[in-house]
Amino acid sequence: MLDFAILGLLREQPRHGYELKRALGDLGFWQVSFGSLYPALRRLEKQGFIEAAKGEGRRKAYRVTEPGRIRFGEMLLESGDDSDRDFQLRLAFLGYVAPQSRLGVLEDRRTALQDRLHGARRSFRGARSGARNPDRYRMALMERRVRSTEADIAWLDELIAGERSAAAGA
Amino acid sequence: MLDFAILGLLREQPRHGYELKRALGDLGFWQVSFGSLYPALRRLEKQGFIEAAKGEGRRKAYRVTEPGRIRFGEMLLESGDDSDRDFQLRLAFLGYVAPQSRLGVLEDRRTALQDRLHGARRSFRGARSGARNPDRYRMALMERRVRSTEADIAWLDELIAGERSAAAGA
DNA sequence: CTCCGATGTATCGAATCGATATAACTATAT
DNA sequence: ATATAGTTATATCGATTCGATACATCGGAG
Repeated sequence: MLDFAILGLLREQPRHGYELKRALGDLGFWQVSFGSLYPALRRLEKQGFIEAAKGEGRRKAYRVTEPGRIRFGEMLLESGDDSDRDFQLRLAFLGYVAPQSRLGVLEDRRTALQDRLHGARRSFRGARSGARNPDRYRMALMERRVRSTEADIAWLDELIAGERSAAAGA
Repeated sequence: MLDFAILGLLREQPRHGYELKRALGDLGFWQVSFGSLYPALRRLEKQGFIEAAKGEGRRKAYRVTEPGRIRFGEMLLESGDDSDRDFQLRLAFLGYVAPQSRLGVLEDRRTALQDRLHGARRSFRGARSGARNPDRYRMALMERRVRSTEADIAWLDELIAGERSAAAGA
């Protein structure tokens, strides 16, 4: 997934390593480490998906190659798992997905969140009434999970609504 | 942190590997893999913090040793970073923290979340009005971050209020 | 009776993390 | 002028964690 993120960010503009780390961190949900980033850059370079040109000073400016662009396009369409980070990353690059496919991505995510919500509610209720008596803090964790999933679905529904009206308006 | 989680769960009752994975997953925020769990068990056993007794069938029932209990107590007090997962894990075992120290843990977390909220709001507003024009999806991600942090603080505040009244009532 | 999913332990390679090293540049304070 | 400290920048190391996979047993459904 880091490879995907790097290709996506470099697609927008050439960047050097340090700048990539900042850009990725600025997305808000992944503080990637240098120990991941630099090996990933070398990996991608060896595969021919990116290439380095020396920038000013010590900087190494990387840019995507044509095979890299193609690879990015493929990864964009691969069925995503339901990891939060993966979805957010995919969303960050949803602008590169064909407009008619975007709604599907969002709706798949909604289904996954709905499932999660059911599971969270079930364990919350089960803990409340069951034979086991979890302490206050475990209960709070379960409640947090229910609430944050609900909030996430609400946020996603707004995004879906916006997507629908964008599709209708276009 | 996995070591901490294992010691905490084994403190409650002896469990075998598969059961530990389930119990950890049931906490709701960490689906640990066997590739992490079994090496961790061997690590802890070698350090003398846990010991295995053969349970029924193939099962290996692990239980905490006295050094393990002490180690767990130490880890409980170590200053936590601001990782979400670390906090939730700490919260799951907050019942083992001395009652007069619990409020401090929660308030430290609140400070960290408040900082995060400021950062999230700053980048949200900056992106809205700045020279850069991020696409709809990036904006949505930033808004999500703001909202979920707000919701998390609200949830935490309820927990803190409950903690205060518990302290007063006792 | 057989197939299938859950239980259970285990390992492998790869990805990622967190800490650290190094060094130059920049601003601030003394 | 010159320490001091923080940011920029690339890089590597060991340890942790992940995801996939292997293998075997057990219980229930068809």
